[in-house]
Amino acid sequence: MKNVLKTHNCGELTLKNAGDSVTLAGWVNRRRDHGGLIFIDLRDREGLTQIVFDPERAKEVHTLAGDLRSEYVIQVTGEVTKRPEGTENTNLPTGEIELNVNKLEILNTSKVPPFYINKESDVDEFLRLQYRYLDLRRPHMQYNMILRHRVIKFMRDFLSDRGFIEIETPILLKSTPEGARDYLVPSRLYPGQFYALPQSPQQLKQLLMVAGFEKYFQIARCFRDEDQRADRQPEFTQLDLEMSFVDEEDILSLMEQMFIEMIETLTPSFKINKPFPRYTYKEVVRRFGTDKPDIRFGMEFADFSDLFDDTEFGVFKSVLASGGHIKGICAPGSADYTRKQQDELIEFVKTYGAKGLVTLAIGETDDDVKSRVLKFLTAEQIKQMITRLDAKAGDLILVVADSPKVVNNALSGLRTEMAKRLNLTDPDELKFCYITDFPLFDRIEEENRWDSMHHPFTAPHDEDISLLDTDPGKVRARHYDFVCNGCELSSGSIRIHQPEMQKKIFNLLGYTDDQIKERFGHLIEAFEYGAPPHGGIAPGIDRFVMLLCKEETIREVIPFPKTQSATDPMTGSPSPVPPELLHDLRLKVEEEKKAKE
RNA sequence: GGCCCCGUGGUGUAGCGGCCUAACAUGCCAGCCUGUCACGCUGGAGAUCGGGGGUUCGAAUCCCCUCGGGGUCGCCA
Repeated sequence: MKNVLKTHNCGELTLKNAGDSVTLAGWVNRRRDHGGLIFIDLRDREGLTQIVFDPERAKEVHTLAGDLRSEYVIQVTGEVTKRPEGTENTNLPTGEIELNVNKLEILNTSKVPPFYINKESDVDEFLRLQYRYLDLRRPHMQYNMILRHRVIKFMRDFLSDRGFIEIETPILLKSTPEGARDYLVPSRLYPGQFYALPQSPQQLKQLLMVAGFEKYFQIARCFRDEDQRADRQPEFTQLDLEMSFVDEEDILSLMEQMFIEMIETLTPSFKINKPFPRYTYKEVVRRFGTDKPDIRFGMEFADFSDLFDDTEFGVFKSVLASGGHIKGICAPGSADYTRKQQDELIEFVKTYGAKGLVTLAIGETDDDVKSRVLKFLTAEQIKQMITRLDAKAGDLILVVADSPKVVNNALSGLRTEMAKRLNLTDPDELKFCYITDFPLFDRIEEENRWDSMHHPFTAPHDEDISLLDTDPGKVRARHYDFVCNGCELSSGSIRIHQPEMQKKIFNLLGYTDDQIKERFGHLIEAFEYGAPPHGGIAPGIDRFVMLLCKEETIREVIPFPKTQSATDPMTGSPSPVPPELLHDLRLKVEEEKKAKE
């Protein structure tokens, strides 16, 4: 960054530059005014350099430097000198030298910042977002943003080198009722009609395959009007990509190679598991109760349902009678959990809809087991549970009995919770896995219909096609997920490329021919013009960068994120608009009805 | 929509019915200081405790409502 106002960066001067006359520009990070000498740590994007104002060297400059305060923007010219013996600062890359200033220009002053920029500290997140431009000035956030840049650049280079073309797709699209709630944009030219912001460029990238681009990618902004989470924002960024003439293997191995190379290049301190293991959906749900398991630790599920066929324990009995399951995990070394701690765990599983939690504290012998429901359990049942979980003395067995869905949700939540409490995860480790063979359909029992588990463009496995007519619930999709440390990083699939199959799927999902034509006519028609077989994937960039930055939320890697209630404290969005604007759009805002009166 | 946590000088925290005329750290202001690097020393200013209502002789502290932030369940094809 050599330019007119600065000859060097604050992070780059070393002993080699001693004797040079240089000009630096940046922010006052800290000042140490000794009355005589004044030391300033000057900060720019690249680092810190200590600059010295010596009254004997330049009296007037020294006087002017007395006015400097935190975050003033200054330009200084002076001589790089080796620091006097014993005053080097080994904590700074530039700590062997300092700049003796001959000339000082105050480029701008600064109000006292509302929070510290020159030291790491927890600050109220609302305040940070309100002054995001100052928050982003902190080295920590600069690191995150720069790493994000490097990740995206790596992806672009990697894919470009392999024949991918970056193509932009529209932000103003057609709204479709499936999936997440759309963000809508009213049309001025067609009052009463709306565009929708893309939830993902799914259909467009498929059309680009029909168009013959063969390998496409895009750093794509996606929008979903749903409630926020630590890893969910109203708008987020995906590496959207699609390839023609490929099967699962092409895509999975390409992604595996890209992520491994990227991590080894950009953040080599991470330990990663390679090759990435692949699990079927069925296997992973059986072992971990979730399709996005954290495989950095064990604590796998064991099924106890068969042990309690003849049980007199009312809770288990009624669960089994209604088709439920009884499963458990083993929390190592947690047998000493107090009643209060166990009650916390019970409250925890209740948030997942479980009615309760059975705990068994394992003592030194098989007879030495403590449980509140001990009298309902036979010695054989206990022995089996211990064996199946390979529980050791001092362990705590946690059992949930409920519908299969609740058992899996509650127990996998509990598994993650216990791993956190027991510190079972290594922050320097990234453990990836692929999940394959998802079911194509989800049953919506209440509405007596099938729904796409992923989206309706996912191809079924060839050998399962006959099941479409007989047993749709058994059809496996050519769909795959990419999971890291329990975080779903991306989803992808081999798509349907034949119009008949696509229509068949839509019909199975309950669409009438008219609805298909109205909503997806363009896609079906495109498939009639020589659509190649194709498939793709779309890794979430925010979540991936979050993992690389070891952050807990994606807000830390998004420059200007929204709050949990989807507002921006800095600009004050969303906001009302002038009536004229609404009038142009022929929009009327209905007054919110007061709840009480 | 439900549940949980949080809201005290600029910032981060302590205080959790009277000892609070609200404490500590840091920041800020002023003075002193020529080798500091979280510089040091001395002095000073600065919050009525998110907002409203209530209980009480007395409320930062207890209760209710409300606003804001965060986490999470539902939701997110």
